[in-house]
Amino acid sequence: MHERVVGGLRERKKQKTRELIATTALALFAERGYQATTVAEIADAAEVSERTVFAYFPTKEDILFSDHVTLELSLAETLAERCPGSAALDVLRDFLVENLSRFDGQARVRWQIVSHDELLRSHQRARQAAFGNVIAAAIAVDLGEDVDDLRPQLVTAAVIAAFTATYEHRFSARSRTASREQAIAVIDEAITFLRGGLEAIRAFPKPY
Amino acid sequence: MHERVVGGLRERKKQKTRELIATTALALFAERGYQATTVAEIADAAEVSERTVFAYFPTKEDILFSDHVTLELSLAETLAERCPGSAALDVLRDFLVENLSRFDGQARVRWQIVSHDELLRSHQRARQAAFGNVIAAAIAVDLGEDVDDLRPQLVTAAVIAAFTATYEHRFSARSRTASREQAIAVIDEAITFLRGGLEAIRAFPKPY
DNA sequence: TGAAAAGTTGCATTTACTGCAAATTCATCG
DNA sequence: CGATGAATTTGCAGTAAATGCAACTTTTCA
Repeated sequence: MHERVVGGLRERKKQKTRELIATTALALFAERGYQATTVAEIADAAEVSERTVFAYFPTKEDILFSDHVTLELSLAETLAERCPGSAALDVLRDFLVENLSRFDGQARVRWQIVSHDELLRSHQRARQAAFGNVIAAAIAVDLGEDVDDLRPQLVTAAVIAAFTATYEHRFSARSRTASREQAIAVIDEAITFLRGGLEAIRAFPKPY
Repeated sequence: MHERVVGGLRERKKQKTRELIATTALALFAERGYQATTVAEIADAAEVSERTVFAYFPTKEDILFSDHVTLELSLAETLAERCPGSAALDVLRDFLVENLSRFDGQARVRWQIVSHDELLRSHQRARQAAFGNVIAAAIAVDLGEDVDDLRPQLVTAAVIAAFTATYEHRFSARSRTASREQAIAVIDEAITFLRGGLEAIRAFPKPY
């Protein structure tokens, strides 16, 4: 059968190649900038063909944001698996705190790369928004509303903002000494903001 | 000097060409989809050279989002001109209400086009984020914080969400009968949410 | 009217990305 | 082991967006 559990040479090699391409690309991006690095150069440096790069990553941008996607899936799973009783906001808070470590290592390099390129900055926002849709769905269920309704959208947007601020706070030149506790404080403040906001509109008439 | 106030033949012609390209493109996008329409086809239909299209719009996407930029500038101006006493949130609320009419006409077509294309959807988000930065700056001043700090980011994100929800609400299949009053209600609910959230974190310690 | 400035166009080139078919590598079974 | 089949890698050709440049046309204004 084609589906050896794990550890077939093929699987391992594939994983290796994938990481090779990703880290090679990251290094080049960091060195000479995202725009200034062509896919051909990445392929050269990683010693694979250009075509192979596109076999692993649909677009150049996906090379950069590859594990962003991983995080997204991870959250989607967590939210899907939550027991119906627990509020999405709580699950979310815990998820963010538990995944703080993912903000380190390569993420820091990526942050540098992205922050140096205006276009990338905006595309990162778009990615975060995609990420946010995962949250919106869960929140919508909690509130018994449609995903596109105001409240889920508001909460989602705020969560993304919290994410962004956490990143920014952790990686900006301003706070080199950012600690785990401080990051948690940012997250908790965001969650508090959300609760406060939701409380304020709880009794709002809904004429639409 | 080269700077006739307005109405030189040159100016008028330029404006006309710009609009011609934009509306031609919009029609084609609506007809056969954004991706399926090439810049060459737009140029053909508008009876200009492909090169000219790029002389007016830096990218294909900018053809679609051109007046989004206008709105952005308009808000930036409004916020810049506000008397120092008035809170950014109030100015913002009024701006949104006053510009509701801009959500009609071509905007509706654009909304259709964008909503049919996943990539465009995400890029629109990115645009809205750019729009949001304008707001963040003003909010930051009000709060006496840095643009990248949590609170300005939260408020900004929420404002964008309100924007999006308003659009969605006005254009979605679900609410064909969307009225001006209902749109205002959405805006007001969002603003209330913001005030509530800000109130909740007012006394928050700021250990970062 | 005639030169300068602004606008338009064609042409060549780069780069991301796709389809396809050949070649290579790996897994498995006789 | 070695053949068979499947997955991977690659080369090649091609599309479409975007950019630079130089030639050409139109508008402006002294």
